Amino acid sequence: MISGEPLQVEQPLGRILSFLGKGYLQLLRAKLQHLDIDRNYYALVLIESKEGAITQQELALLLDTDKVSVVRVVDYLSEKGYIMRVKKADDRRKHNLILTDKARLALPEIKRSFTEINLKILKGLESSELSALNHAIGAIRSNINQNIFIL
Amino acid sequence: MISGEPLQVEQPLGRILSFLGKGYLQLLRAKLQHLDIDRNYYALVLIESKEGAITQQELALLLDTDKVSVVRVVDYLSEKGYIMRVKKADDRRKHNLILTDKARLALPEIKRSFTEINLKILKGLESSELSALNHAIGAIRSNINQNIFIL
DNA sequence: AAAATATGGTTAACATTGTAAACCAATGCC
DNA sequence: GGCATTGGTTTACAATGTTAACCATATTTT
Repeated sequence: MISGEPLQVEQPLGRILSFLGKGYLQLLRAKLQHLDIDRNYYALVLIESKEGAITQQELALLLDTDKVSVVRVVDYLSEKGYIMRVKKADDRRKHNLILTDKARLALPEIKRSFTEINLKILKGLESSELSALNHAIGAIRSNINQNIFIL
Repeated sequence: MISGEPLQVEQPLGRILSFLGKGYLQLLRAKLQHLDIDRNYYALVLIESKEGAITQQELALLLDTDKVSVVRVVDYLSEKGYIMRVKKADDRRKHNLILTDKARLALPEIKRSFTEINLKILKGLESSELSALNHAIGAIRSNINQNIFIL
């Protein structure tokens, strides 16, 4: 839950970020609650962006996760009728993930929701602040990656 | 895992934020891995900041969570010998959470780690960008809260 | 070509986390 | 005393991350 409590000064930055991320997801789910899926929206967008020419491994890479988690995502989305697994002819170990009509119908709204919520939660920020935020996010990303590599 | 993959353009902001939050936590755990706890550091800091005069409900409020989750946190930290539950004299339903010596010994390093990692992941950002980031975080927080209230 | 190895995907197991419901003990209210 | 409320606990279930073992298919080695 997102409460009204002011954040403490010494709050570790990681908590704040996760917290915001969670709030975002809540908004997204609320906006898309009439769909019969309540997660993995982004996976659909990624599949669409590759036009059915994506395997589960590739999806794992794009989602920054591993193949086991992707199995769950793909199971979920295909149970719900949004995608189908199709064995590839050239390598029958691989599965191409292809979108159903149901998914194609829902996707425009899903993508629109991303944009809308982005706008909504960034409301009131000036463009200079937006670009600073963008830059900060990139810097934090690269700092984290660097430090994690070091172990 | 934090990979080197560049983020997609249309990546929903929520994913990015959660992602950064996760990376932060990884760094924190790595830095504090010699402790025999690998989570709930922030709860300790909060308890310290209230000097043992905090009940589980109050802690739940500060952690933005519910009392069930707090039971788990408190169970964990007391199993590991960092805190103790003490029934309050004035209301024997309430438990005061008090820090053990072990916790007091570890806390300076924990707090130092928060600061160090904050610095580390914000490295390279100018002070104007930092304040923009701060402002942006506040704005996003309030935008999210507002929109979640609306439902 | 047979054997060994690697890869894509699946399954199973386990820990953590969030959430809801039912419950107990202590308190406050009438 | 009877009743409702509050602080905390327990149980249960779903979602998520992680690891290891496994199967089928491909690739490499000899």
